[in-house]
Amino acid sequence: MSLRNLRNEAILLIDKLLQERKIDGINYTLVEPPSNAFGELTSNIAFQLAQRFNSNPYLVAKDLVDSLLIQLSNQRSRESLLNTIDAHPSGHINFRADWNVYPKAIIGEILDDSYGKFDFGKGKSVIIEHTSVNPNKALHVGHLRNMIIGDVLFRILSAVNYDTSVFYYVDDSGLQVADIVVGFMNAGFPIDPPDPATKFDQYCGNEVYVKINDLYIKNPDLQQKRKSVLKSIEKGNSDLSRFAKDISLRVLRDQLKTCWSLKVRYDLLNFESDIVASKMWEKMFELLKNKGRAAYETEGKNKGCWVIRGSDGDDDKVLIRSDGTLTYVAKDMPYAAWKLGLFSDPFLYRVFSEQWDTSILWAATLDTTVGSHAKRQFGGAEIVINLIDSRQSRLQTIISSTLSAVVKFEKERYMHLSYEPVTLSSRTAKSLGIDIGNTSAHMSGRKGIYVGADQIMEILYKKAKEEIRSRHPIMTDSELSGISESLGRAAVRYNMIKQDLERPIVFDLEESLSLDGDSGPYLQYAFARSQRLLEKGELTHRTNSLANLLHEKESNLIRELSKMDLIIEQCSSQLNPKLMARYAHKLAVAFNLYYEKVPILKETSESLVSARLLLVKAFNIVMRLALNYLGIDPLNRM
RNA sequence: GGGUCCGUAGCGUAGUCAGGAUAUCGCAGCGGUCUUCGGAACCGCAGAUCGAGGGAUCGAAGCCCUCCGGAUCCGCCA
Repeated sequence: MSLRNLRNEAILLIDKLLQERKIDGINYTLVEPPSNAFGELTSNIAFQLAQRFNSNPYLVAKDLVDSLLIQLSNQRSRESLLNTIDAHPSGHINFRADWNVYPKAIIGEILDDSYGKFDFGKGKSVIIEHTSVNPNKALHVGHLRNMIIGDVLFRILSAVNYDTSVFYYVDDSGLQVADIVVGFMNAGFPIDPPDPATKFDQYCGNEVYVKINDLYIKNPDLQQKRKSVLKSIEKGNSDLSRFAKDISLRVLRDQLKTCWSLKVRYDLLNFESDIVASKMWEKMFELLKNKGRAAYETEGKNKGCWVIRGSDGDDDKVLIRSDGTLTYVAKDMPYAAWKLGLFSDPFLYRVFSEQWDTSILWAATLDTTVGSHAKRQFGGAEIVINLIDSRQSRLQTIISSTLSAVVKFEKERYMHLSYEPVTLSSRTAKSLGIDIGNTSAHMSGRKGIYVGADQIMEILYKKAKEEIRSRHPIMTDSELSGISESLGRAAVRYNMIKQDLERPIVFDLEESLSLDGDSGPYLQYAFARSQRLLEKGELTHRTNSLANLLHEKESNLIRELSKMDLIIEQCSSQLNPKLMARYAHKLAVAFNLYYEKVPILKETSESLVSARLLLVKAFNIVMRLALNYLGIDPLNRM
């Protein structure tokens, strides 16, 4: 808050001055300067004015600063954090805090019990749908990116007081599931994995799914089976459809184990079969027909299908196939309408499972005979965020624009949060026995080109374990494995979140093993250091010595600490989880520099020791928050 | 062909929306800190015509235009 307060103070002065001079329409910035030597905040307002009045930026800046300083001295209150304002020869106007009171203001508010409660979301409801892996295979590293972005977003939006629900969409009625069913029913795969230690999701994905796709090529009869299986799955209410549902659920349970092991959680599972059976599509279909959006083709390549007409040059999009089954688009539109609360809720909710954080994972169902239904309603959120990779952008646009053409809602409420997918580096692909030359390869479950999420986590845990053992020869096994899992999780989570969503991640096994540098464990290390200091030192709450924190490394750390509330506001309003990762890293760097250069417990002056410990405590509090938002465990030792 | 996105040191990456002060951080490389609160750290060196060209501007990595290179989508798969 303190940086925000300082900023507001400056804005107040500037706006008042502009008002007095009857200048409007100036869109100035007031931001962190490139170097601390320029103070806490800097503004480009002199450039803007110089442009408008065709004069020299520096002269404008000097003139402005003179007036601002007079105002400041007239208005300075006891709470005032602003010390001085100066005009830099370059034309920038720099604002400096009063460092007699600034450290105490910042650290004091962090140490206060009310710190860390943000309200930018103001109870607005938001649905985040992520992961949603087809229930016929285990998760691979590509899915990790989706899941972790989604989870960090959930943590941040919840922290700023959005009313969040996390959805996992289970496509249990698609072709992929039919493939597995054909594998079991018609191609002779045993239902249980030959090796009982194999996870069922991995067995289905690595064995059955990959091999059945080969068999289709050799055996056209199987293709026919596949079609008829899909049809009866979609029709429902048969032994075959129940068998398919059982298989999906069994895979899903194993997928969830992977998600939970990374400390990702969900609120609700939605099954496509239930969405189809809910008759919401029939309602949507009527709307589409009434508004002239759906058309029946009597000739051409889509003969016998219902389609949406493509707009400006795009091809038509099939809604209902010639065999009467629904495509993804057709299934997704009524579902979207339900999420937005545009359709009444056809579902009941049953307890599916308890999760690692003791929260309940619910499942939507149409079955009225199952007990323990939820009182709460899902669906009908003010904002719906669908986390899907960028390759689906076009399709998502078709869905949302068609939907908005037939039912009325504000388009911004339904968004596709897009990110670039994860590919495999050629080196890693080669290590899997796939030669793709010097480029990177897209992962494909069907072709068997992927690195499994469970496998990569195992390798990381093992690597972390070795590291820890070399540092702490004496440690109990349970502590050792607990910490190594925390480290592995931190490494993966940080890696998946730290760069821009619009940049693809080329996954390389070797590189992902690094626990140094700009990494999750680096953040944990800084936190653990602060934790050790607080354990050894004696924390007093004598805040009056805080004004002595004038070492350069101290003021830098204090500056970083003051930014949290502006950062989390930006993260949540822009749906940009990367910013939190960047901030956490900057914070850790500032602390490590402080730790290296300034003696804390070794300091001889008692009042300085307590002031420095308070600063360490403040860092500890802010860093713990940041780590929690990122889903990284704050470790006491590592 | 059309749509979307990306080109920043050997590699990866921040900054681009809201133009302004020495272009961020990491990996790899070289050298150092090691009787010092935990070396998963810290310090130093070296490494970038910000894809190319043009334009508007006092000022461009950022804005506009053209081009080049790459990714991806344009299924009765989801």
